[in-house]
Amino acid sequence: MIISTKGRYALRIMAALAAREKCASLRELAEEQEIPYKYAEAIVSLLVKAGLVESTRGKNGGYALTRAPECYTLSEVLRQTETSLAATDCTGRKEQDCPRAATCPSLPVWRALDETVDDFLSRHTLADLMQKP
Amino acid sequence: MIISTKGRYALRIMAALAAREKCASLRELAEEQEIPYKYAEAIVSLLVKAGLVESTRGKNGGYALTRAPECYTLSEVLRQTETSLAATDCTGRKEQDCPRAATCPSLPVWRALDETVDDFLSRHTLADLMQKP
DNA sequence: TATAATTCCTATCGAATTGATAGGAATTTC
DNA sequence: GAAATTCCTATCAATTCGATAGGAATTATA
Repeated sequence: MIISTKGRYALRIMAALAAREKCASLRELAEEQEIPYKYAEAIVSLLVKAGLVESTRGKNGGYALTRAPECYTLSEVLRQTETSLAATDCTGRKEQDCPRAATCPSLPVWRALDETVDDFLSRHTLADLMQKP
Repeated sequence: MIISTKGRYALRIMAALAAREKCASLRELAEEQEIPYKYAEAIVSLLVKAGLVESTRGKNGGYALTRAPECYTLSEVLRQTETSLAATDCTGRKEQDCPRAATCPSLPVWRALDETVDDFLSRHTLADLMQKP
């Protein structure tokens, strides 16, 4: 599996944010999306650190998107939540580790697969995950 | 990660088989490919059960491919080793579990991603993973 | 017929990752 | 000052994955 529950939660939270006008508290969002509140906290914190979402602290605070939904690619959101989007360890976390890399005949194939996936995720945006009217 | 070490081992074993004329013992293959012998056993057993590889028991026994390398798609080999080739749980193991499925705006996107990946894996074969002369 | 080489079968293990939980500090509005 | 909220750190339980172990069944050959 490439895309974890965490990543899909992140996208759902962002899509829910997009559907609102003002900033929304995580309490509401988590409830609406049926995502465990404390888990949602951990996820949103990643998005804030990455600048994908902005936060307002204190009472009446909450979160809001910083751009229009169609300006977030799935790729850039998921890069924040997934340990690796690579299809194999060979092109992901353990990329450096493999002594075969220089001559491995499979490696170019896995790189091509990664590129195929990343193309897909770069061509789709948050807007594609929103409820159509 | 979509493709596990187990899957890549399977492909390497099959590619090594393809590079030989007669049937080869797993002892040799595992050593050549630097794959733990006992793990290789478990993997080859899956391939035999699926009819991708044929085995000869007893002394001088071993394994051999049943087709030419270009006639094995990566997709059909990996289906034997991977729990799921789906990019998300939503379209994989837990496909049945999600009560949102009927109206989920994300689901079609994940299905399209799965199709993109499967297209890729169906267009590439064992021959693409072999050392070019 | 004994032996060696091999495939086949079942069971288990340790490490890593993931999804989730808990408690409380810091901040802001009213 | 109270309430609502974001922020921070630590921990946990289940699952999966890569790997290991022991031995039974089968076959060629000396």
